[in-house]
Amino acid sequence: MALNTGLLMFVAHRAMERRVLDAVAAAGFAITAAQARIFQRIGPDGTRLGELAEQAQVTKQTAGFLVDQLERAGYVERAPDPTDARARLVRIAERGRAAGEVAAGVVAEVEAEWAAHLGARRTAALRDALERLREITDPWAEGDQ
Amino acid sequence: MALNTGLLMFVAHRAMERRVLDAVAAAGFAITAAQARIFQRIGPDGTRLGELAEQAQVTKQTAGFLVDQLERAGYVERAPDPTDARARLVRIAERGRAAGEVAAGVVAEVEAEWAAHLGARRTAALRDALERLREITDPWAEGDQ
DNA sequence: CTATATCCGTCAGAGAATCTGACTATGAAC
DNA sequence: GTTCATAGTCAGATTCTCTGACGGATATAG
Repeated sequence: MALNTGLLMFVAHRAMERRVLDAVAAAGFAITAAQARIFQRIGPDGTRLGELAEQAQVTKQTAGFLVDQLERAGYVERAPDPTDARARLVRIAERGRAAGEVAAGVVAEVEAEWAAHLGARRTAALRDALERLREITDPWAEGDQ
Repeated sequence: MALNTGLLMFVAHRAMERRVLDAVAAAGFAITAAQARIFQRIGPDGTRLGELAEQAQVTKQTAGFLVDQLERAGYVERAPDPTDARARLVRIAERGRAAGEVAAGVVAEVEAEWAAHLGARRTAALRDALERLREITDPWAEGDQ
């Protein structure tokens, strides 16, 4: 029973996630996988809670719960949305930025390892296919830039 | 901030998972995502709890907890491992087989949709890259056949 | 301008999933 | 036949996630 394509992606995704989380934790930033899944979707100018929920594929309540934790830990802050008084923007705070930089470094490192194993051509093909796949699998595939 | 490769995989994986779970539920098989992640790793001749845990990337305790539920729901059964009295094999039971067939059908359907969107060449390249990636991301990438 | 519908986020409560640590029993290595 | 490793379980706590109900803000229709 060869693994289906979705499962193959799960395996690689988990490997990346674990590497990043371990490194971030080692750098002194305690953060859980669930928190990270929300955190990494926050845009440079802040993102609404509902959008974070949608992208991370959890309910607004769950997203709110996780943002509460991230806020208490100093990784993010909430600010009113100037364009809509109902909404609030979740923004990355100073400590969050520091953690994000560590994470980005590890992501680059892991991607480099993957590229080394696959070779340039296959790596490019993988990214190309994944990005195109996103067009039909990510209801939110637009300008989150 | 273009999405990193791991995140792109997460998105597609989630899309597949949701499709399959919804269809399986519609067919009358109530099963959660966590249960499914364990279930789909069970080999044709049964698999040890520890191996399931390792592949699904959870602790033995968590795997045991989920297998308990699957067993109570009639999807799997536990049998002693003839080769080691300490171990027990988790095997797919009749009801599990039925659910698995429904799932396999949806997986095929989703993969076909993906192939239609990507085209044959890119689809093959995706699978090829993912399978090679598994060599370095799946500590268990061997003969689970 | 008001009524109605809709959207944003939160509160409350429950259930599911996950972990760490400690334990039993079996197997393997000298 | 001790000693160390392995397979699984028990107990307890924490984290994650959901459904349902709600209050406040916006949009739309008249």
